[in-house]
Amino acid sequence: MSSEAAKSTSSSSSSPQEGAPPQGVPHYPQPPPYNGHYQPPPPYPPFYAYPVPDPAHHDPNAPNGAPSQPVAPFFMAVPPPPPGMVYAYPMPTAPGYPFPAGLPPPQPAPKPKRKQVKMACTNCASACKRCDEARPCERCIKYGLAETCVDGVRKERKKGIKRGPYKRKNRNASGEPTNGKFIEIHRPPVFRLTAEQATRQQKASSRLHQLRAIQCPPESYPFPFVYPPYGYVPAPPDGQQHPEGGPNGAPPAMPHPVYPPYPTLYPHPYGAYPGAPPMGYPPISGAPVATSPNGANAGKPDSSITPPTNGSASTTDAASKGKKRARGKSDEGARSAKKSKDGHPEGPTSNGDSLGGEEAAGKDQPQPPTFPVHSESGPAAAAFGGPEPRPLMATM
DNA sequence: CCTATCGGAGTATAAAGCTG
DNA sequence: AGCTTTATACTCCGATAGGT
Repeated sequence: MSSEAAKSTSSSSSSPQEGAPPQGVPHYPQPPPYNGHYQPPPPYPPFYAYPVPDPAHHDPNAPNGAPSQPVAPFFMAVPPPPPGMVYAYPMPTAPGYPFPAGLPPPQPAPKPKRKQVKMACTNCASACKRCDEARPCERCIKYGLAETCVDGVRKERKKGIKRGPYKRKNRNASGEPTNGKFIEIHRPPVFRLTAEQATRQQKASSRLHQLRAIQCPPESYPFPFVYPPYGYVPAPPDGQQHPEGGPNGAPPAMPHPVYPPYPTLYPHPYGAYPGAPPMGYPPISGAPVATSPNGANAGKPDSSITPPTNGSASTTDAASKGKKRARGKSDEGARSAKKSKDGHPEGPTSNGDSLGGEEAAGKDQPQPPTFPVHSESGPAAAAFGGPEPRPLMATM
């Protein structure tokens, strides 16, 4: 029945319309165009972690994780990495850009987690359909089964099942589980601006901030990431330095049209435009000399660095779609017998899946390149005495 | 096109194991 | 004791057969 199907579909795939970047999905910032001379950078390289000026300013109870302070800098909620760790978030490519060699492409935004009722009614359970907490449930009402809409009886869990020794997951100092690699994955909250904040930002012409405020990588993104420090962008090619910012915070000319493929991070004068660096950050003064590999990254198209719109379905989806169903005959007996997973030949799937996923992520990825970086990683990091950043190495 | 059916992925959570 | 890990029990997505 279509209405039912539609309902369940909408409940599960609450994804936004095509085209417009959905909320909470990455929307990558670019420096504003300048006099027609500025070429947008290529996909961002992995970024260094940087110190967190004031994590206390993040109010976890604020709606959508919005900062409780007015226009608190977006990065305030990013936790500092453990010593020796590096956050990195290789950005997705713009159309026409190859993703940096060796790095897997970004994953599509994940589906929202499915929410289950505690107990489905007998009718819904037997139909394998979504139920709700009400009795009679919506579906039973719709199908005229209200009288028979009752909770089923939950089987008691088996006791006394012995298990092998547990495999402890690695944990870092903060107690958060790691994935067994030496790069941590942290996902800062998605900030959405309040109207007031947005207005304030618009007035300040802080486009960069606006964009950053909603950027966030997909949940399933295979890389750890961190937002770049305020004002940091990929470095220009060899021998080309960003000039100091223009007078009164005006953006400087950008002399080079092409960026290297794996540029260093570089304090960019745009970062200080039009206002001062955010709370806690020292002023950005001048640009260190960038080192970079050859500037082979032909300046690719345009400014449209878009969120990852990897159209392909998730692997699990694909797998599930691919499965061929052997239709059973409609038969009540068969129905009740179908779900006995006791005696499942290969053991529970859920467990195997999760372990396999972690393992696979570690072993089967191509080796990403290393990224040239500034040893200081910029004035901001130095000023905060943050952990010495390290280049993203091939251990993902 | 609509509905019923149902395999199996995904989720919730109880129980076992571990650790301070 | 409290936390973590594992595995069971269950929900319900989504593909598809069959009916109208």
